[in-house]
Amino acid sequence: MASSTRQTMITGAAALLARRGMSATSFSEVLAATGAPRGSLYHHFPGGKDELMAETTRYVGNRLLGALDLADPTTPAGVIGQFTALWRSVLTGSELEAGCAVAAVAVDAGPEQEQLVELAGSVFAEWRDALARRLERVGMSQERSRDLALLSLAAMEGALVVCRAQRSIEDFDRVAAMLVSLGGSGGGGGAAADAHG
Amino acid sequence: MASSTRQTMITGAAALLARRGMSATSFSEVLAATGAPRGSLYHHFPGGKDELMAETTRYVGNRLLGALDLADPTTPAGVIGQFTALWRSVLTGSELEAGCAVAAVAVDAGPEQEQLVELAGSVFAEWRDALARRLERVGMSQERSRDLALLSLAAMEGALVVCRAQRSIEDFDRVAAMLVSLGGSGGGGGAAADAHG
DNA sequence: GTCTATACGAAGATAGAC
DNA sequence: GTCTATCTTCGTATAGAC
Repeated sequence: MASSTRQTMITGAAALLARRGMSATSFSEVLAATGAPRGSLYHHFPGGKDELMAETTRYVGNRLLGALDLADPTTPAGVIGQFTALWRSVLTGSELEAGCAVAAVAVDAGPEQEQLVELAGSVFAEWRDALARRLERVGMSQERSRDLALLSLAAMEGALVVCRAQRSIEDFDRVAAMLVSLGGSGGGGGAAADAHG
Repeated sequence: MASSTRQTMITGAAALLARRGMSATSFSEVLAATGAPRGSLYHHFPGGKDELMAETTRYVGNRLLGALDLADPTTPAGVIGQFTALWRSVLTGSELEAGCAVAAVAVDAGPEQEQLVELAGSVFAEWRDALARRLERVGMSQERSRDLALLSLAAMEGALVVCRAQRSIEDFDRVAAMLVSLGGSGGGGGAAADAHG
């Protein structure tokens, strides 16, 4: 479990990032939110804030991949259903105040901080490819898997932004239903989502 | 055209917002980018930065609605093609460094600044409804129009974030093609996009 | 690994002159 | 409407002790 203080800062930063964006995720806020010790900040993150943001982006990226591995859907619709359910829980678990931490990094990072932008981009690519791989595994063609995975990622990221702003889950559910239905037709089966973690 | 200085600040803020997010869109940056006079800042925006952000959000919202009115697509696929082409030009016109200014507000605004969040949400709703209205006008059913408009908005917002981070237009084009194709099947005709402004 | 103290800069905001 | 201070707050970052 490595340094628990370090990990506390990272998970705290992830929560703040998803709720308030990158600039509001200051060291002070992270410390206040987590109770982590101030004195060890630059001991754990010699690279300063950019390093904390980078580690947090990586952590969030892997956390989603891990969550996907907790279930094993057997149909394309199930794969998409699990994916959308994961994001739905981010909204509902935060009173619709949180979104995607990686998107926050992508939106808030300027042309300087090129490394952060690139990192966010590679996390998005990982997510897209992981989804596509799972769709293929349950019988969808490679071509369609790539397409549906990409569309699902983009639509979810957008739906998070839109629904968070609207403080309503309605549009999110409609988008999710459409994506699931796209997985149901022409891929493998017509089953509904079989995972909701 | 009202106060030109005021408008200069708003359009400048819009550009910065789309490129670097809300917190990086400081007064200093807006002034530096536009050459607008510093002394008149709180004359034009007595409410401070939040007021500038709010005005900018409204402006960007109306600017897209106005751009949609510049063409008159005659098929669902044409409507979606025009919409995606508008967003594509945001990416290509900025070397893939700009995204959606309204999304930047939505992501960066904290639970305080509730008015800004609400405003961003209402702009998204306006865009969604404007798209749906146009789809209906060219013959798509009300139900399908609502769905496709919402999916297109969400997917475009997400694609902007993802592709900006990846510094590649490839995924954007694939998402746009899928959306257009969803408009082509079962709506009106099968025509390709007929607007690219 | 953790602490305190502090330097430094940037940003929002206000006051008062022109 | 515009200018020039100026105030205050906050955030990053460093130094050096424990």
